[in-house]
Amino acid sequence: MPPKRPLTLRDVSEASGVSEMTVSRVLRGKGDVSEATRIKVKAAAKEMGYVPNRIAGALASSRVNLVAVIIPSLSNMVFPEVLSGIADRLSGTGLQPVMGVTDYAPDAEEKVLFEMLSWRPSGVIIAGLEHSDASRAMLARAGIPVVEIMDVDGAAIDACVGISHRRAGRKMAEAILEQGYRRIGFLGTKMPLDFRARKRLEGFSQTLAQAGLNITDQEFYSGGSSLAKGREMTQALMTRTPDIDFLYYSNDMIGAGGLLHLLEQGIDIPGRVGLAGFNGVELLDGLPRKLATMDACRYAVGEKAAEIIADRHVGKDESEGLMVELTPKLDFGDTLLRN
Amino acid sequence: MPPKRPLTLRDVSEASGVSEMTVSRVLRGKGDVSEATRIKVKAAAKEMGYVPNRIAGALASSRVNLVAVIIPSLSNMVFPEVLSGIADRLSGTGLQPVMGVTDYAPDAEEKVLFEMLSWRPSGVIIAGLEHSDASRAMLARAGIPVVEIMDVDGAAIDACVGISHRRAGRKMAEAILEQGYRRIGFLGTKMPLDFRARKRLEGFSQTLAQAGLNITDQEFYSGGSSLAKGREMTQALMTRTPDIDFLYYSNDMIGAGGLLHLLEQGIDIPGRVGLAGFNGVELLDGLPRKLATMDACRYAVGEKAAEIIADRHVGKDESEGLMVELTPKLDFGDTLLRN
DNA sequence: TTGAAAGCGCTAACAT
DNA sequence: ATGTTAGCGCTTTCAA
Repeated sequence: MPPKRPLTLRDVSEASGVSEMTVSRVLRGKGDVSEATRIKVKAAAKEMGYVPNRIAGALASSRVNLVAVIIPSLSNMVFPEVLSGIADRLSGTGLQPVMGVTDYAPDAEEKVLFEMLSWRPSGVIIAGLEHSDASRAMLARAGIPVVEIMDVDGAAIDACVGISHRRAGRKMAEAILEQGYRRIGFLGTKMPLDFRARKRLEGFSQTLAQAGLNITDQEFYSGGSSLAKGREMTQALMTRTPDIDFLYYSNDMIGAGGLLHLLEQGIDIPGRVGLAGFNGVELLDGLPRKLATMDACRYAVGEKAAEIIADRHVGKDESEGLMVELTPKLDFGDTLLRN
Repeated sequence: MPPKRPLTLRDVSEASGVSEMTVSRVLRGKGDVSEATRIKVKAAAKEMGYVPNRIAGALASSRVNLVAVIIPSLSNMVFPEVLSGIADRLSGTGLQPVMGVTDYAPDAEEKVLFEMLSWRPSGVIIAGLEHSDASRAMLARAGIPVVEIMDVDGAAIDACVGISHRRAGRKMAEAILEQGYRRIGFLGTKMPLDFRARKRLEGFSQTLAQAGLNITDQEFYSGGSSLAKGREMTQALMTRTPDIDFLYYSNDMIGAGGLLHLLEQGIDIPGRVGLAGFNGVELLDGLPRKLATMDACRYAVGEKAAEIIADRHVGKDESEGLMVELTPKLDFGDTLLRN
């Protein structure tokens, strides 16, 4: 038994009696090769179980079919959907997504980014517009397409696809005010680095302010968002400020928890208290009431971002500096419209 | 302005007046380098924004710090947690997880695996024990540690970490029978390729059979699991077979949907109908009743698998062929114990 | 249609 | 402590 060493092109070449170069051409499907040799080589490669060494290939050709995707979290329901959009759009282009997770920590982002760039990917898709100076510098210098996703409120390095969270917050506030709610509470997770949640809250508060209102009470929690958290927060807030008439949650999961809690208390929804969340998490359809929400166009964002990278990869560079703002749809569900 | 080309070691060497080799040593922190040169080189590299080319490094050293992680799905709540376990355990080892998703399709698995192996990773963590012959061959030939995770019921290629789903199914059946339930329904997603769900069902049925019982009725659905699906399936099954006294769901999400549906119908749980799911999804704590469930030790599985890879990477190879069976904990919640 | 030579950017191994 | 040389496994380029 030969030493356990990965097979090389040379091994295939020897086994098939065809030069390395021609073997390479066959396996990449490039260049003219006679049908006879093609078949011979393919058979040999398959038979031996040859797996090409992309490291060598990439070094020689300075072409890497990897797209770096950098997101803050997986536990959050939102990013897996973005990833699906990316993966679907990339499939068939020869590009492959490679994922890095930052946990909303800028220094982790910097490290992950450095790691990924060191593999010389063909493009970067990265969540958010807020990055450390070092990260921005790395991205700007990398000489590859960079698409910042999920947010358009700010300055992008290159291209950018997402929704305006400020606008989303405003839109929700308008809908709430229009329904006559006036004593409005906000419940969010305590994530100083979740800039998108913050921007939503900003837009929201701003619109209230224009109507001469403030957020009546608010509640913040740390850790991942779950139903139980939503319950606790809601209970705390309602106990402290019983005359609240609307609760705006920074995501659907805690909103759902709040909904369950209030229903248990026998509180009339949306008569006595209206509710809204954010994200359009389909998983949660099927609650006793459908929670009002606004979807962040997650799948579409992923698709569009991947498209920009794919286009540039084949030389269409009209997307340089492109900004794509998608429009989130407000879903009134059963918890917002009083009529 | 110089042409936009990534910087090389040579650029740093020239800028700092230190030989390429020494620059390389400094940046990798290997070998003896005087404090003075070290500082000089680091400053130059940082100043220029040098990002090393791992492709070249990996080719030269035949060392790649990547660990391929291959999972069937992200939308499923279970895998993100496995990934966390892997990422946490790997952090600090210099190894980096790279993820591939197969959507439960064996041919997609084969393709993803081939892609990943072509980057010559230091190890592979792959979900499940069932793979195509080609996939098994690739893994066996790769000459790197392979850890199959999430399941121990079957033959592993190398190491293996997970729970026995058959045993999990049996254990749940025993608990249900012990509570006196006799007319038992099963609700699952129609995933012929979700072998783990199938094994749970097998174990479950087997234990019922030993007690002289069969599954009274069952219902399958396709697509991702959501609350709404759980509701529909439950309604369908209860309408068809009203005298069911227990419902066993193949995952917590559809179980939660069923729970909500039954509560709305005013059905006494667990007096009239008992319920149980699978997975121990924490996210769902906070439902009106806590669903009985059995956790799949997701985080621990990820951690242990990563540990095996990390150990072997530094030469500890006592784990070759190791099988680690974790024991899932049965959580009775509020929907199983009649007392 | 096929082959030979050179080299991608880095690191191992050996000088010094 | 630092430098020199060779070469990792492929692809590019050019020649046949």
